[in-house]
Amino acid sequence: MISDRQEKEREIRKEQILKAALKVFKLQGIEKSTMDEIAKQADFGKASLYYYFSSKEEIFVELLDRGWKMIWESIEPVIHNRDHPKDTFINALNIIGGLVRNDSVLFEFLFTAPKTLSENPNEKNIEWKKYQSKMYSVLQSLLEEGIEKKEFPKMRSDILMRAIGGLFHGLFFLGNEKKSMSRETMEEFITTFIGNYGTS
Amino acid sequence: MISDRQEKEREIRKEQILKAALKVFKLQGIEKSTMDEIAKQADFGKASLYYYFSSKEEIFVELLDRGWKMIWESIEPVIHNRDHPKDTFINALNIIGGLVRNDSVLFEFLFTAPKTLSENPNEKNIEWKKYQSKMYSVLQSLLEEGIEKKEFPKMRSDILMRAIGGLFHGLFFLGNEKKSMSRETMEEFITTFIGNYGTS
DNA sequence: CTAATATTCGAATCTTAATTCGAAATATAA
DNA sequence: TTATATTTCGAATTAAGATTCGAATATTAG
Repeated sequence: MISDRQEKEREIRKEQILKAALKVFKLQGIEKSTMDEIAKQADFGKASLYYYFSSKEEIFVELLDRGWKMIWESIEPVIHNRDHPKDTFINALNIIGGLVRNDSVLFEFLFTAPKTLSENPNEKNIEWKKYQSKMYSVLQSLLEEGIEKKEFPKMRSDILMRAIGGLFHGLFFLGNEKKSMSRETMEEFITTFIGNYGTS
Repeated sequence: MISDRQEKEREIRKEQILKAALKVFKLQGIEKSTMDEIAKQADFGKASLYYYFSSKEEIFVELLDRGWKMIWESIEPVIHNRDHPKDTFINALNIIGGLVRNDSVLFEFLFTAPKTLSENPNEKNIEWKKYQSKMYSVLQSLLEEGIEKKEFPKMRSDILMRAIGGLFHGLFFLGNEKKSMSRETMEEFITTFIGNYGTS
């Protein structure tokens, strides 16, 4: 039987490994992240990683699960205000921006890894996808309502969604110098893009 | 000695291999593209690929070299008009958009692979980078001149560049349905983004 | 037609990295 | 303190895939 404290310590060690995996991801990119390197960064023997995770993939899937859950839970409280879709939309983006600023490596991973990983569509690959798709559909519905209310330019909402997604990604992750993107700058770009149609 | 025709046939076979590599890239992503699979797609024995290319990396670098060269040579003729930076800028984007529309797999590769490949900065990795950086600096200088002339919103040109880069990428490559992005739609989004400051 | 040259490819070999094994070390509980 | 359960890890093992070898086969030049 496993005591409460033991459980907690085990969790801490898992986090230690996840953190190391992320560090290696930052250094090498996901495909070149080896268990050897992760073990070294985590200060564990390579075999010990398998005591906590059943495979390398499971490590990265766990990062995705936790990360996308965090994103979802962060925006969930604010998305219910549907009176001013544009404000709500920008609020949500700002929240995500705050998270990114706080741990840009994690979020670059969260936004990048899916393309790489989901080529193997296992059953497990599903948890994080739920959060991801909930987020996208909420954001898109906000766009749609905003277009309806003339707070956004009249454009196809799916394409608008892609465009803003790309823009966001560009602001935070393109370029070499990773000087953190301030809330002000981000808002400036977003509102410049979508114009000043409604109140704001 | 190698005759002219032989040289030409050899080039054709190289292209056949490059084309196959791209097909595999589309199916599997660059990291999971194996020489076995490329050989199969190209209708060659695996060992034969090494008669034409010295390594797997060389195949992909060759794609990058040829691709970025093509991009550069396509925009080079139009970028010299500096009277109307905004028009020139949009012209250039439209040209690139046309290329993408014409072979979206190639261009997804060109815009995606650099991040994956340039972790190994070999000497050879350089050719395509020259064209890539020439392109970026031309575009950025157009932005700067445009800002100067109030044709673009007054924003930091490097960040503006990232934002537009992200936007472009989002329009063409994000999302599942790869219905081709029309010139009209693209222009609409770009100009909505950068506003209607000057003439256009 | 014949020798030289160019091309092809099946079958090794080599390398890297994931995963497993089995035995120690450590902690927990009685 | 001893038996049991948990944790750790060095040393195999396995697997996938890149690269090389060496022997055909095909083409070209004389």
